[in-house]
Amino acid sequence: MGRTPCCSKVGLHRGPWTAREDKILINYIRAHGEGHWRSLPKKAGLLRCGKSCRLRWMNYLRPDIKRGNITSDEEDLIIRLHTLLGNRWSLIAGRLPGRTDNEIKNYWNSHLSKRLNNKNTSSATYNKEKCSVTCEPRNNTSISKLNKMKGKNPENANHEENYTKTKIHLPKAVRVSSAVSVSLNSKESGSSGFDEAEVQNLPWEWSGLEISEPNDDQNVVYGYVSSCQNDIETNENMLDEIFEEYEQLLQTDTDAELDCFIDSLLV
DNA sequence: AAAAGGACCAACCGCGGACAA
DNA sequence: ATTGTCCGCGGTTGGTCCTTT
Repeated sequence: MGRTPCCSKVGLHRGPWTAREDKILINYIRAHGEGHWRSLPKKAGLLRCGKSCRLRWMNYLRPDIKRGNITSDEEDLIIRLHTLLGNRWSLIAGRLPGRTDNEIKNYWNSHLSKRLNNKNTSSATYNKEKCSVTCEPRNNTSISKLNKMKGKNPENANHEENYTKTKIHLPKAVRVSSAVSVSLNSKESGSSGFDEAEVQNLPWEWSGLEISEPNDDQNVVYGYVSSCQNDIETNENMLDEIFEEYEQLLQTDTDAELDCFIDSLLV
């Protein structure tokens, strides 16, 4: 049985989202909430596929998304969860507050997978002091159970336990063309520039702001996101808790506890 | 300074699960 | 039980930016 396309491709916009489209989507979801993606574009007046709207919201416009570089703690957690879960990006993202599955997947593909592959030909090893427990899954039963439950094969489970330390880069410019660019749009606000008060209310802490040249309906704001102000301490505590929980599980001898942990991820 | 190649990441695509009719 | 639809996921693509030569 073939599947019909999620929507007609005729007459729909594709490619990068403009600030205007972002604004429409944000306003609509604020008013009506998430969901009903198929009908959303028509109701909101967007010439976009429903899936595209969902993706844009989930990966970029959601207010709880954490911006900025992946921290070393988050990286450790990604590696450990990937060891446990394989390419179950949404599950991994569920354990990383404010991070999206797409972001984690991209980070893995562009940073971690290469590093882990290079490890085999490199003498550099993972910092054992930080990673005090083995990264290799003790127990294939749990992984098999997980993959069985998710209807997937376990071939993606990564058993690497060593990796080379990456060089540290300064925060790089992050393109923010969503709510930020909307609120900073001088054309629409009627002011000569952006409203700094609005910037201060954003969930991100800026170390620099730069607005690109106005371009019809796409003003793009570049800035350096040094940290996420909202719930930053809460998130760190959550990461610590997850670390502790995971390490305890790996140190126990009972498969049942690890199974429970996996079960909790599937909820 | 310019070209080439690499890295990054937002967005697209197709598939499968869940659910309703 | 079958069919159609919606939603979410993971793999992949392609444009942009960065680095190297």
